[in-house]
Amino acid sequence: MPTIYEVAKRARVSTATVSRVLSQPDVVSPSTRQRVLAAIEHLGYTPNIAARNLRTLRTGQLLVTVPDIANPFFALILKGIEDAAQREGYAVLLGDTQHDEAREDRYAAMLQRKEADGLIFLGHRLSTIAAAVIKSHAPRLAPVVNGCEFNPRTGVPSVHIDNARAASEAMDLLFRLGHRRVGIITGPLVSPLSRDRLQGVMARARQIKADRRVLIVHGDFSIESGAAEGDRLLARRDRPTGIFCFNDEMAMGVLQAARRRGVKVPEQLSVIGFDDIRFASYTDPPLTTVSQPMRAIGEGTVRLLLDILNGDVTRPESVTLPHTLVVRSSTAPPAAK
Amino acid sequence: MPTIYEVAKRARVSTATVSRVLSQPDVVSPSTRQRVLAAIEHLGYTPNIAARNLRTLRTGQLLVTVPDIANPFFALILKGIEDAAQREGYAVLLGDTQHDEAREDRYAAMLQRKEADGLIFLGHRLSTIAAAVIKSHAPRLAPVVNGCEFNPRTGVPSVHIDNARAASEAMDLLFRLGHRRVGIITGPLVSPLSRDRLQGVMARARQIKADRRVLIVHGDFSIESGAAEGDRLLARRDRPTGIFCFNDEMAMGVLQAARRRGVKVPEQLSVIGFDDIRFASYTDPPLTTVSQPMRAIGEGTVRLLLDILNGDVTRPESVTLPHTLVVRSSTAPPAAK
DNA sequence: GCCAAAGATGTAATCGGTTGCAGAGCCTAG
DNA sequence: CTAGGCTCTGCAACCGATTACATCTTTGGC
Repeated sequence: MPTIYEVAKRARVSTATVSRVLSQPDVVSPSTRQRVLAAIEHLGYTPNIAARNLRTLRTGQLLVTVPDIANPFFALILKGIEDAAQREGYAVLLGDTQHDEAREDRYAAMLQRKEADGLIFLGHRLSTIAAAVIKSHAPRLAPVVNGCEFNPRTGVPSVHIDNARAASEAMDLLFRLGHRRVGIITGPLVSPLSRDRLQGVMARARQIKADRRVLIVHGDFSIESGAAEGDRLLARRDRPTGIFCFNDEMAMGVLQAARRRGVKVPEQLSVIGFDDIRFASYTDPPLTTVSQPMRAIGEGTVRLLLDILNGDVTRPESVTLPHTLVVRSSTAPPAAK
Repeated sequence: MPTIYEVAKRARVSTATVSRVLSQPDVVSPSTRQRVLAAIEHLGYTPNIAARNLRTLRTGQLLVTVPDIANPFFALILKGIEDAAQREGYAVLLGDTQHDEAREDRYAAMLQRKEADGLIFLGHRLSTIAAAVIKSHAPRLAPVVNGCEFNPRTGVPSVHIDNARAASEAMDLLFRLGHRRVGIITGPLVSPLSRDRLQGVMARARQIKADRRVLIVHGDFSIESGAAEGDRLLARRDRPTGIFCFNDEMAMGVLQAARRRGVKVPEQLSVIGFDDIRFASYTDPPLTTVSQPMRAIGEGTVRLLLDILNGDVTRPESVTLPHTLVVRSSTAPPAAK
């Protein structure tokens, strides 16, 4: 592969000039610039990234850690991230943390070692090492942003929706349809996202003094946990007439549990999910759910991160994107008594 | 961040020795080694990757391009890749090509520029630039491997299942159940994978002289195309009693089409998918499908790639992994006439 | 016509490792 | 006692860019 020296030689200039043609073309006279460009073209020269990285302390890479790529929700956010990053000239280093703290740390250490220019982490946990990186940057803002889970305490910039409001809108739909006994299947409460949603749920329930009739159980966002918790809710004597799940996969589990028990959806049971993953519109019946702008969230995290890298943002900033309640066929008024 | 010079100074040795302690500890005497390690420990030294890359021409990164990360099938393979890569000390550079040739090329160019040590590409298309890289390595083997799509013509090492046999087993199930009018929804025939499966289908059909009764239509692996093509098949006078789709998502589309037409699955229509994505067991009814070892395919591509990088493999090698036909509830004997 | 400022280019240090080669010290065999 | 070989370590070149600073050339104002 040709180096900058060969280009310089061929264009009869110094390497400095070649470098400038590439990074700040306007300071080089048009005629020299032409000569250099011709040489570059002729030799098929492309700068050696490792050399540039060494010198500039930049890598052109963004590190993205995801709890589980196989989760369609994260996959779509990741897609948004990849798309935006590539558009901005950055490459994406992917880390699937498998919800494992050691892995989160291992990846965060890459940021620490400057193997990437910034870190986008999805999921609620800020790894120890990432926290250390942030601390070491203080009072300047570290190039670390979060997707989906806004946690004011950590002071990490984040892109997300208004989870409390979205959840309260979902409850609103159930209440308006006439449901009073409503089951909630949350995610793990360690995540601020679940807590926000739960808070939205309870706030709305209190408004109509139905908060005592809300049955709360906890899942882990998996189809299986949705099926298990759904089944337990349906086994109760005071079986709820509506169940709101904090993600679509658990809602799919509930649909399965209902099917097994012969409970008809939506006639005997309304089900609402969250996220609006692609499969949500292909369940039987198609799922009513809160639609999150996954791609936009991904793109937003990239933009936010780049703004931080450029010094355009200096205080932890939190971006809230709009959600929508998508009403399909898994919700209906409760059966008459 | 401490450099190797500071470590050397503190341990009172040269940088060469420090470097050796890290890369070939056994050539350094135990006492010096101890001193150096202590210094490293004390300073919290970690080698600067960019500097190492520049000198060694290695990056410790594997480039992985995927047609669409949001596709659960690819997501799982990617997960296997990420897992294996991380275990072997490599980082994963992710490229979502969105089925777009320009993007495939853009990523392959990163390999060309040595920004990654190797390329794993999923999907059937070998980008122009990747082909150029392979050519430039000839007669030595280029560090490029494919997942899923084996194409003997390109001479690219690959990890995949026996698609023809898997498809013929799916057909076998339908035939044994008594189906004779069978619909096939293939993927795009540009992909060897689809062609192999189709060949397996036809081979098995010919065995019982039913090949004239096999209805072949072409989808694009999306749920929507499955729904559309499924609907067209179901609209025929000689409606098939079984439909075999070349992936699970199209099968989900067929299930939806059947539901809309009031065709009961499996009583009036048997449906078989392919891949066994996680959602396949949560459809209504749960889908009979060909299970591919996605994670193992991902891990296999990494192992194969690393073997090539280590020079352990010198000829294009193709690894075939085992599949299984998973029989769930979407298949049954055809209704009596 | 002269001088200062602006513009264009070159020089060379630098980023932080890796590694071929050579030298020093010690052991062993003849 | 010495030569040859082995083990351990250091020297210094090198990977390929970027960039502060110096130098040289124009340009323009008066």
